[in-house]
Amino acid sequence: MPEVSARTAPTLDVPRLDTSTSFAKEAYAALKRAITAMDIYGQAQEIRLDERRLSEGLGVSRTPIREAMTLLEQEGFVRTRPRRGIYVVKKTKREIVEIITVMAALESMAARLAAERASDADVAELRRLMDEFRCGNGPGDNGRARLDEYSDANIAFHQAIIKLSGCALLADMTENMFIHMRAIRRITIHQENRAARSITDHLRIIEALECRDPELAERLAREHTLGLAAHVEAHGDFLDGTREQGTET
Amino acid sequence: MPEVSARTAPTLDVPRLDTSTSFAKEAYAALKRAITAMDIYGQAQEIRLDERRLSEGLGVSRTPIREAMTLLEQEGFVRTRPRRGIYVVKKTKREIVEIITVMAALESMAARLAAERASDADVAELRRLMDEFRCGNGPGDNGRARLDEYSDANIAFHQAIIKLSGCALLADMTENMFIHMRAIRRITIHQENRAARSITDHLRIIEALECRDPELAERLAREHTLGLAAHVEAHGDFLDGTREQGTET
DNA sequence: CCGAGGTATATGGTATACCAGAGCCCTTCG
DNA sequence: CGAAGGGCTCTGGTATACCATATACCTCGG
Repeated sequence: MPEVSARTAPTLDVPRLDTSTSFAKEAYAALKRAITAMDIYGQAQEIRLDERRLSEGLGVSRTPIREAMTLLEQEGFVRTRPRRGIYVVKKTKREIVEIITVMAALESMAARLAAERASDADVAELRRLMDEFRCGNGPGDNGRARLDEYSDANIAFHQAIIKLSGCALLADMTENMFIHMRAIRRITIHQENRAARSITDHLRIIEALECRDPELAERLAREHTLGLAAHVEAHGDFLDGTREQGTET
Repeated sequence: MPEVSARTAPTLDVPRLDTSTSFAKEAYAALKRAITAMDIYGQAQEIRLDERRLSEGLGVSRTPIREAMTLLEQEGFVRTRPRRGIYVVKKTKREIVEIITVMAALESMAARLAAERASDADVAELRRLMDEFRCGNGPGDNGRARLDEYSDANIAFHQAIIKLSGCALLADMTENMFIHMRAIRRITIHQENRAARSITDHLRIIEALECRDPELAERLAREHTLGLAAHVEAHGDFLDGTREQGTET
């Protein structure tokens, strides 16, 4: 009989425990998800959070909640008023315009780098995604759901360019910006011709990537996004609506 | 006798208390200052921090220290290993090159906005600062102190452009990047001709601002900073030196 | 009725005790 | 001698008690 290797001994089949996390990290992720899922721009009242209630809701003590809130405050999602509560932040029009302006800078650099570095397969995948959306699911057919879908696809396109840049820092820095830009979904509802123009812009950017022309890709990406900034500047006054007493959760 | 107004009654002349702060915020500021003042790139060993010692040193409990560390970790200044300690982060060459690349994007947008928006007085002040440094204190005369001075002036120039953009978000986002870029001071020691070229670039950027040419200002700023990225790519291998057991504070 | 003062409550900020686990050192066994 | 196991120490992670203060409400006096 050959020897029995210890390696073949029967063992319990258990997955590795996730030791990379902590309550604070998990609270951060959960709270961020919950906060950014709120339709804060669709209601006049400021939403108010409270550590003790969140603590009860999440089933952990206040300590990890506080750590999570420290981060979320730095990222601009909430602001803390001592002894009064924690409020979910609505970005003003000026702030959103600034975010888009900064996005224009970062995306244009991403497009430049993508034109230099992206693999042919990656660029082809981007082209495929674009064609798929353009042929089968035009925006403005009907209803709100369609435009939400368009908006998601739009963000996905921008995120894909960032990814193609191969620059991790660009991805890190833009992640929260994309989230903050949920504020302007309301604008796109009323501007269906913007979607058609947007698709045209996207296609031209893809062509610049395919041609491996960094300067052109960069310029097109910047102009595309600066156009959005100008649009919000012109139509985004609803963002600066009255701020009233908050709703408590 | 005219009535005595309550407004003129004698009162104690006391300054307002600063209620905008907290131990956590003060610890954050103090720790950030201390950490970024360390010459981490000049020594092989990783520096290790410890909450309890910092708590004793700053004279507050661990709680605000932990909150401060949460932020400093997110900003890339430290990393926490559970039950092992908190280590001051050295950026790798790749990370520094990415930071500079992103800086190129942001500064070029800032230069664009500055050319459109900055007042004549602001642009003249920038010109004055540049002339002052160029005429009286040329770099490379002698010693380390001179180049540090140059490096500070270089950063000040870049920061001034960001400020002239009038975009608060650009200033926020670049603040920590400037700090992280202390890593490359060592490179400039050996490259005195880079300083001369840098001054030439700065002057041309100023001229573009004076001419109110956003596209030119933007392009010059981008090329200037991308040139630095390329330089670090070529000469920054020391950044990826061996990482050894940390020194404990 | 109005204004001032006092009290109670609620909430973020902080201190401290306790927990979990990683690493190191020492002891024991083969 | 080398390997394994146990115990101890140290450190970040967490829970909880306490603190400080802002606000709301009530009472009293003018």
